[in-house]
Amino acid sequence: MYPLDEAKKEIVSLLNKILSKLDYDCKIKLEIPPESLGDFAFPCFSLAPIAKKSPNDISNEIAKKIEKGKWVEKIIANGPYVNFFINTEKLKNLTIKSILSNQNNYGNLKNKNKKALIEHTSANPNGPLHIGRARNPIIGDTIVRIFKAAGYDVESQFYLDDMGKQVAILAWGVNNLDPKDVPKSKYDKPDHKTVGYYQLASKLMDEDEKVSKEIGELVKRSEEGEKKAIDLVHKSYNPVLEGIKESLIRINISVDKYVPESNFVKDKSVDYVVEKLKKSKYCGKEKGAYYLDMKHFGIQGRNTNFFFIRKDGTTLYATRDIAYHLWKAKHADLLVNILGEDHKLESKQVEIALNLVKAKLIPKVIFYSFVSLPDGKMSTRRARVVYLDELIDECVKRAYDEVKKRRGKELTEKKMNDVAEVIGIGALRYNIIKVQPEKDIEFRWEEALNFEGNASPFIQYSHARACSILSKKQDEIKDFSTTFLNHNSEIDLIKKLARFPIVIDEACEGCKPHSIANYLFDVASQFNQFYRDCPVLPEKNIKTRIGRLALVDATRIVLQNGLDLLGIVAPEEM
RNA sequence: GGGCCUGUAGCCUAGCCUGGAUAGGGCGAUAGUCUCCUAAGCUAUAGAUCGGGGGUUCAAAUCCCCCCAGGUCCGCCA
Repeated sequence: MYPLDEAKKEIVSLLNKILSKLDYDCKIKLEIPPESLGDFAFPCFSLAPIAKKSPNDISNEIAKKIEKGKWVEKIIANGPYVNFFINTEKLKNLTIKSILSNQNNYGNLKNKNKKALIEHTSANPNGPLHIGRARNPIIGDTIVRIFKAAGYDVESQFYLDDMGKQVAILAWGVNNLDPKDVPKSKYDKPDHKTVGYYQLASKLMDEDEKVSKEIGELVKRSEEGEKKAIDLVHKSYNPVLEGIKESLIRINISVDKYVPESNFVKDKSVDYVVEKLKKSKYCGKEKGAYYLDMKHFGIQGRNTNFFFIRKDGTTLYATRDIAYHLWKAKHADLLVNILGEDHKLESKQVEIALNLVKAKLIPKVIFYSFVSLPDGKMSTRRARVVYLDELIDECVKRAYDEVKKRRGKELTEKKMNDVAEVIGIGALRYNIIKVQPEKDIEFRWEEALNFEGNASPFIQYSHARACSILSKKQDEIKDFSTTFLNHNSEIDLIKKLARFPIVIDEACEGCKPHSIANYLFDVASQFNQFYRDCPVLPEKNIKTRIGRLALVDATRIVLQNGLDLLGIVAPEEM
């Protein structure tokens, strides 16, 4: 257990003891008071009706009668609050020791012995990722990292839609179009080189009934599980998928498993789903097609019928998705999906169906809103998009300009390029993850490329600063003492570092990746204040100097571990 | 027509689930700050009817209802 957890646990137990002695029965919820009023606070409002006294009297009573403990040093009633001050010496000492001894593992919670299966990205492999879709892998990968740190055994999966219309359009295009008619792409990557076929084929499909019919037939053949058709589609989208993977790797994302939708047709598990659903009392039939009437489950709208089988007997995307979820449930203790908000209804329908077929697990879903361009929605089909690759390149280019401006005389060209890559990618991931997923974002270049203030380079810079100090030190950090760290900037910084494990726990519990970003910004900010107030290397008193070096090292570790949770590299210099 | 999500200073955003102590930050603006460990930093000032209106409560940005604006969905598409 981490030091701050111990302290918190002690306070709760002391409060429990006194509350039961006074015969006040209530749940204990501790708050964090505004600065300098204490480390934890217990509000007494809810006790007022029980005790039949004013909250102020109650807090006074508790403060007077409560015992102190190993951690709790001072207890003061402040209006309706009981404020607890924990032993700062103990917290300073144990926190720094914990960080320095745990190193890369500091912050990680104890193993939960549970497997979490996290599905993210799952984009149609019909073209390169664009920045709207890019929110998905970045949120997903960050969630993967947070769950790992929180003690889960994690597997990430990309559900590969290899049966739908989108990939069929692509396959038709690749196999029927003359390459001369397809516009050249800006990027020499397989996904960019292939997307033109999709765009042109989409256009022809709208204009030419014959094309539309041929594509329709291809869809039907693969949905019936015809191997030749599935292989043809597979061969067409595979280069696109390779291109997508390449982009993902560049932003430090790799997915453990790619699961093709066709698996569930091939192994007949989707037939099992169909049989089960047909037996449901909510099942209806219309012109040979089957549906579930969702109005019994609180679904409202013009049409509440959820079709799971067409009149020609083939299954639909959502039907196969149910089979996929049943399969996932067999292999995990917890399911998490990252989906765009346009999938909300489908996801709800799948959830209801999963309950009807008595699935063991129902996924927890994180929905994110869309990234739009100032002049409207993105669309691969209409080629009105900003591709992820373009954004990456812009970010790296911009980062390079900044590095050159600041360090051009000191660093080699190679070094500057490496640093620029790390900073550019970091800025991109941070910018997307710092906002809670449900807010819609309008993409503007100026904002995406802003490297100041609450942005990744600020945090990376703080880390580099810490590394720079450590690289110049003459002393060993062994046998440090934290008793010399008494400046407010030092104490506040240590208290912030002590919170890291709690921040991870809360980010995992609430599926709130953005809270990690906000926390890191706080740590970096606090470190910069320490840097201003407390010179490390020039400090003459050797014990103070070594204590500060230990604090710098501890900060470096927290920043590095935290950035790693966001999939951002912590550079040693920049 | 209905469902779900969002609305916090000129711009972006945290806090909302689990109501509590002066609503935190950042950008931009203005004014300072490098003979001193990287100034991508630090300090100060200005800037908020928490979309609007009701309600519940000792207490509402937070919970409930209505309204307004934006997003998204309501396919035998995915």
